[in-house]
Order: sequence, then C-alpha cells, then structure tokens
Amino acid sequence: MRIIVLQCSVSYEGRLEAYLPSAKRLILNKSDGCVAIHADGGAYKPLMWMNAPNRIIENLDEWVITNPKGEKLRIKIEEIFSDISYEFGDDPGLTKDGVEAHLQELLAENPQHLESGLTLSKREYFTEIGPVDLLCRDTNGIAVAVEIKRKGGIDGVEQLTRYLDYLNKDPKLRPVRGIFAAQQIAPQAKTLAKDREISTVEIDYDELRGMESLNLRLF
Amino acid sequence: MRIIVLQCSVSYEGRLEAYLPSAKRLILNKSDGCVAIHADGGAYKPLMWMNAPNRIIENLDEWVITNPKGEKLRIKIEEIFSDISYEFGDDPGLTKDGVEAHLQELLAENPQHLESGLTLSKREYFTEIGPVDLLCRDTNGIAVAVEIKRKGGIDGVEQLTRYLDYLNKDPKLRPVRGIFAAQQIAPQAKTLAKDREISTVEIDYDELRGMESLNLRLF
DNA sequence: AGGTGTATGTCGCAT
DNA sequence: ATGCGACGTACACCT
Repeated sequence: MRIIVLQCSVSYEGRLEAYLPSAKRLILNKSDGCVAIHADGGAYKPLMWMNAPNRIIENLDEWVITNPKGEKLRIKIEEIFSDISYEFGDDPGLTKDGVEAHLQELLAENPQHLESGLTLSKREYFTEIGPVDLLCRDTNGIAVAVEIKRKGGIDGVEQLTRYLDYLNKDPKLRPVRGIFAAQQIAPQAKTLAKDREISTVEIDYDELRGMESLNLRLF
Repeated sequence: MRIIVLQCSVSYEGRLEAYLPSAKRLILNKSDGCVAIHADGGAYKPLMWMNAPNRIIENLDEWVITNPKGEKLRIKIEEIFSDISYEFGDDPGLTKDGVEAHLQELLAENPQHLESGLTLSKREYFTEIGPVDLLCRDTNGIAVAVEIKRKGGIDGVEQLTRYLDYLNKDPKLRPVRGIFAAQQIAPQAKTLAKDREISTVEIDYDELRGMESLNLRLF
C-alpha cells in the first residue's frame, strides 16, 4: 500500500470523460495495482480511480494508468507532501451475517414460518425471466411462489408478479399464488401486493435464527 | 484528512452485522467525519466504513463510531504504525461528459434510426408517473413511446410498460405502442419486451454519432 | 468470458 | 425526508 498526499490535477478518458482541476488530494495505490484519488470529503468513494488489472507508467511529474479496456487515467503531479509505503500482507477478509442469501437459506429450511403447512418444492426454481427464490406447495397442494428480500419494496412485488404471470402459463403448476417475504415491507409494497392478491410476511430474523438453532439442537 | 496505518480488528452493526479479524490496515478519516477502513487490495471500496454524519468516540485502544440511524462501527486498535494529518481545503470537484442524456439527444434528432419513417412529437413528454424519453408517430400516425437506456434491463421494460399503461388511458393518444432502445439489451429484457409486444432496438452509438456528424456537415 | 442479481450500494434530483 | 433512476456502479455467482 502506497499512500501519497500531493497537489495534482487528473483526467479520465474511458466510459466517460472527466477532469479534476488542481487541488491537494490523496492517492492510494494498493498492492493489486489499483489507484484511487480521494478528496477530503464525499464519503468513501474516490473522485477518480482505476481498478486492477492496469498498467502504471510513473514519471517524475505525471502518472499514466491504462487498463486493457482502453481506459486512461492521467495524474499530473505538481507537488508531493508525503509519500509512504507499507506492507500489509493478506487480509483475512470479513464475515457477514444476515443477508438475503441467509434469509433464503433459513426460510428454505423452515417454510412453515411463512405459512402453516407450507412445504418446499424447489429452491432457486429457474425460469426464463429469472430464478424464483422458493417454490412451495400449501396444505391444499396449490403451488406457491415465494420472493424473499431483506427490505421489501415495490420492485420486489413487481418481480414476484412477473414470476407469477410466467408460472401461471405452465399447466403443470397452475394456479400459482405468491408470498412476498422480507424483514421489513414498505407500506406501498404492502398495498400493491394486496391489490394483486399476494400475501406479505414480515420476517423476524432473530426468531427465525432461533428456530434454526433449535433444529440444530434437535437433530 | 487523517491517515492511519495500524493493526486492528473491526466490527459493524447496522444494516447487517460483520466482523473483521485483526490485520494491518489503513484508516481514512476525512474532514466531513466519515471513516473508511481499507485493506491493501479489493479495488477502491473499503472493507468497512461509516459516512457522515456520525459521532466518533476516540479512546486509546478503541474508536466507537455511531450515526443517527443507530449503526455502530467499533475499531479495536492493537498497534499504530503511522498517523498523519493534512489540511486539503475544498476540492473544486469534477466535470463529466457523455452519458444517457447524449444518447437521448442523438435519437431525438434521428428518430428514423429507431424505425423507418418515425418522427418526433415530444422529447421528455411529462406524465404523472414520470417523463417519457421520446414520444413519436410512426408512418401510420400511431403514437410510439420510446424508452432509452445505456444498458437495457428488465427494469427498463417495466418502466416503459408503466408508461404505456398510462398513455393508453389517454383517448387522444390511444393506441400507443412502445420501442425499447439501448446500446445493449439483456436477453431476459428482450424476452419480456417480446412478451409485451414492445419492440427492442440495439443502438450502435458510434454509427449514431456518425449520422450526427453527417447531419452537421450537410446542414 | 459473459449474463444476472445484490449492495451497509452511493449519488443526485425530484416531490 | 423520501422515492426513484443512474452509475466509469462494483461484486459475487452462475453458465
């Protein structure tokens, strides 16, 4: 990791063209070769950058960074205030918890959490227009398509509606109804779902995780 | 801008929960208060971050950063290798050029590029549910709504469908059909569009630009 | 390598 | 504030 504080101007030509007038800025050059130019504000996103893989040509007063796609970043160096380098070694990386994948996993193992008596037919049921999160059967043997989101918005209801339209064309499945499940569901999404006769279920993640650990203890 | 190289472990509780085991890393603390923890790789995105506005409690061996939404970032400091600060002053910011707006501009001037004989009625035709990129008439005088994207996905087809549903309620326009135009259109989007009887056109941007420069030479 | 869906997306602009 | 669409989105996962 190389960390440089300097006065510079920068230009980018690639998917768009952009230019940064001269100012005091920070450059990060990571060991994978990527370069990022930061201002002292504006959240974590750099003003400009070039990810790996790339080729860096480093002159005294200018860096020219190009990548295989033909994009070009040009840093004009006016004055260097600090230029330090450190070896970091590999980062163990982060462990995440509580994303949509995990929700889907838990609900696939506990479909009855969505509705009493519901049983799983297929997880990630593939269609031409995308994968249906869960395909289930209810106590009457009726097919049920389940769309799972962490945050349930209108777009999720739209997505499930598309799946339902598609699935209901299949004579072997028809009729298919829908359940929209999320940790939180926006009021607008609830209204839209109701309008389309789609059930909504708000999931208590901690409760679901509790059921899972109970299963683990039992079996 | 404060730049710290240190051995640390980090935890985040908020929209998800995550944990970073101890390793050598870089912390950026910008003047707006935002904090980002970088590893020496993985493009420009930090491993963890907390944007402004936030409150930072800085102890000898631990930083605790919280924001009004109740998210919490905890940095456990084990060893500091470098800790430098610089004043940057305001950044003039960047100037951009050349995105979807330009594509719309070019197609507004060359609607025949979308379909032979097509003529423009209105660019950015405003409706209650949003602006229709182009409203045209075909050779039979039938109204045509055009949605333009750089990359055409399912969401774009959904958007156009909403516009068509809306426009077809207007007796002065009805019937209205749709054209979905983009530099690239995803196969799923094509399938969905076909299913809804919406035409799709993939635009060759360079060719279109060529026509434009031809126009400029002619007139 | 290319396509598709997710993201602590971020960011900007509208209401 | 909140919703919605664009982004040099980046990124993981899949064929």
